[in-house]
Amino acid sequence: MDRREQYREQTRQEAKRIALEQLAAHGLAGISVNAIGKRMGITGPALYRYFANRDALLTELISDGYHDLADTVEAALARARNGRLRAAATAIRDWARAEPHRYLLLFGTPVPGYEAPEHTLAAASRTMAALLSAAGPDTAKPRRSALYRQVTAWGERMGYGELSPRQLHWGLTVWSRLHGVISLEITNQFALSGVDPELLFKAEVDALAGWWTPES
Amino acid sequence: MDRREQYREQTRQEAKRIALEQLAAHGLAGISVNAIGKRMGITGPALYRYFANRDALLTELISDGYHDLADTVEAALARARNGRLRAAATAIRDWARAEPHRYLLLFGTPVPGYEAPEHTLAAASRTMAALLSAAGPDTAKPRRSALYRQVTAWGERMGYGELSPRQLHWGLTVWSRLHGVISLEITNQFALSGVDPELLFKAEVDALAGWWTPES
DNA sequence: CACTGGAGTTATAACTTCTAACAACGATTA
DNA sequence: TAATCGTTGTTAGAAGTTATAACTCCAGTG
Repeated sequence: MDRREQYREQTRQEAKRIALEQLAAHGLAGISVNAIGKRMGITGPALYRYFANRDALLTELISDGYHDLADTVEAALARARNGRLRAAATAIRDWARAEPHRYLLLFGTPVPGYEAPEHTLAAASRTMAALLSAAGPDTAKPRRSALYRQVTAWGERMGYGELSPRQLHWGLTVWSRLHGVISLEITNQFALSGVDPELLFKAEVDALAGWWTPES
Repeated sequence: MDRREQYREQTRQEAKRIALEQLAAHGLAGISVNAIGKRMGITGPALYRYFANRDALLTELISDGYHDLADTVEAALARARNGRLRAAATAIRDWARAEPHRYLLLFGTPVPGYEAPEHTLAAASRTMAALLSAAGPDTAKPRRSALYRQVTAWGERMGYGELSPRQLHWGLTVWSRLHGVISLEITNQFALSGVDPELLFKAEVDALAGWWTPES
């Protein structure tokens, strides 16, 4: 990489870093081109040399977030020997708790202009693939249902190996339930109940882990 | 109510109605005082006779949303004879699908300045109480755990009748899982899988209904 | 009829994003 | 070495935002 390109990349990263700080401190509206520039020691319009516009900057923050989350989950799974679901789930929750504004940037209210680019969808799929790798063995014979037909098509399209429909459905359910309990926790919606969100989270993870045993 | 107060209230309602339209069309940033005023045939600053500031208007939209949702769920439960959980859950989902921007205003990324006023918390509790009224009978003898201690304290504080810890935990779980699957649906995050969100939703409701039977 | 208070107006300040025109500086090339 | 060119920064300005202040106007009341 060219020397100038290095400086350029460095400047871009600094802008994004400061943007995330502003996001954490003052919300999405706090990401102001002028404010970021000021904190970098340059004027606002100078930033337009690095980003086409404010939306482009936001879009990069979102893409970075997806990749960061996928990396985190994959790393946690690489470390885990058993209890793979718990490891992945805890990694997601910890990531969300450490930077709730970032989690909400990805999964909260959508940013109006944003359309996910290709490689971002790939990162999202990596996270899902990681979750699916924690699925238990499916011994039951497959039933026929609209849901199972659809998840089968999805699994084939994404190339999710030899997973059964039940395992694929489990993957979507894992994601849905984790998102439910995590997003309510970081938006403080459990505060009204006074219940420790961690206990609710663990109960959900246990329920998901028990998906494979209560073959009754 | 005074005649002038009636007009005043009418104007306030019109402003909020238009604000919701702007929210649906252009997101939170689309709620502009000037834009609302223009659509009402008055200038922007005139609206400050009716709302202290833009945040106050947003706050009212949120409060109205909580009450509207609670009303909807209670009405659905009043109609339902059996399948009370399904009735309540479907009511929430339908409400969210009909006005996703409103659902996200309540449960998506929090609006920076907003702190829920007292009567809003009451409306949130009404929704939870409605859900809890759909709990099945709990015949098992109560175990001891940190979670059960905490939900018991919550139930006593809120006056949720004679519900067991298991039923209270179920209520929080219902809310968490429904929020998970509904919020992912309306933010289109299931689109990548191509799976019909309704099937995932129904599967979650079935699982929650089955909470009381798999006493194995 | 006079008066008072609410509801609207315009003007203005201080922000915002973003474009255009211009200056300066570093690296490459003749 | 000297000229040129591209990149990065600047300031100025347009068009938008929230919000306040000052002013007008009109309806209802005593």
